Amino acid sequence: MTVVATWNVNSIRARLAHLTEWLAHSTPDLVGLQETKVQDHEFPVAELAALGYHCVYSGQKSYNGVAVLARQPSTPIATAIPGFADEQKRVLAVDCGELALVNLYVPNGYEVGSDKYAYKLAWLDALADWLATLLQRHPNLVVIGDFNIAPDDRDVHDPEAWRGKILCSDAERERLARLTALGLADVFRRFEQPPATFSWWDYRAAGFRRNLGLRIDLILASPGLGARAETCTIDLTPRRWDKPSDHAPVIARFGAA
DNA sequence: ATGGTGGCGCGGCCA
Repeated sequence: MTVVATWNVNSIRARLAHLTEWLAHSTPDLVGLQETKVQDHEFPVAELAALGYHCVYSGQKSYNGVAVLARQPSTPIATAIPGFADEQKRVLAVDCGELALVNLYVPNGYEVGSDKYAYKLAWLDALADWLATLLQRHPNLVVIGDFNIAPDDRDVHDPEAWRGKILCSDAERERLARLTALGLADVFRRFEQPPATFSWWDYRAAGFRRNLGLRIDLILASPGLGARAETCTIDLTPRRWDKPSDHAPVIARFGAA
């Protein structure tokens, strides 16, 4: 059995105590982190090694930054989308032997029609092309991370208020559907789920207390791997802790091959 | 309420 998790920690420095507490209780085998916000020489390797995790990381100062924690050593495959020039550290792919994992921090996009939105769509276009080729080499592929896209209205606390807005626009959802068309299915939706289950809540306006959330953190799996999925849940526990990340971790459990 | 909060790093950007 393999437990895979994704968590946007919104600064690994600010959240290290939350992360170590959560790892100790959840004991996932593979974890993709986003928004680590540290340069590689500052990554807390020793603290995570003490919990039994090998770290692969690709970070920068202040913004973005991704990492993969694994109980077994893994081999880096990519730290960027091949052929897509990008200063921002948003991609980390590793080969774990039994599966390959792509950890993503998809651009937020700011506002529909903005320059950042155009960058997000171009980034997603390049991502789809890359994942199509990667799937040929790695049939057991899991693509996880902060997608900054709510797949459909069930993933939005107020679908009418959010319709056409950033994180919910048709063009963003269409880009996500391209990944689904490659065979990369949203593992969360393989299972019956409680309504109004979200993974991100704005810090402002008491969003979490009122459950004004979106489900934008996803675990996508290739067909062979998806068929082995046993559960997929969102762990609200660390979002309730003092000074939390604005995102909750998503966890998928895969049975033996 | 066109705001609100939080991280980084020390003014303003990003989410």
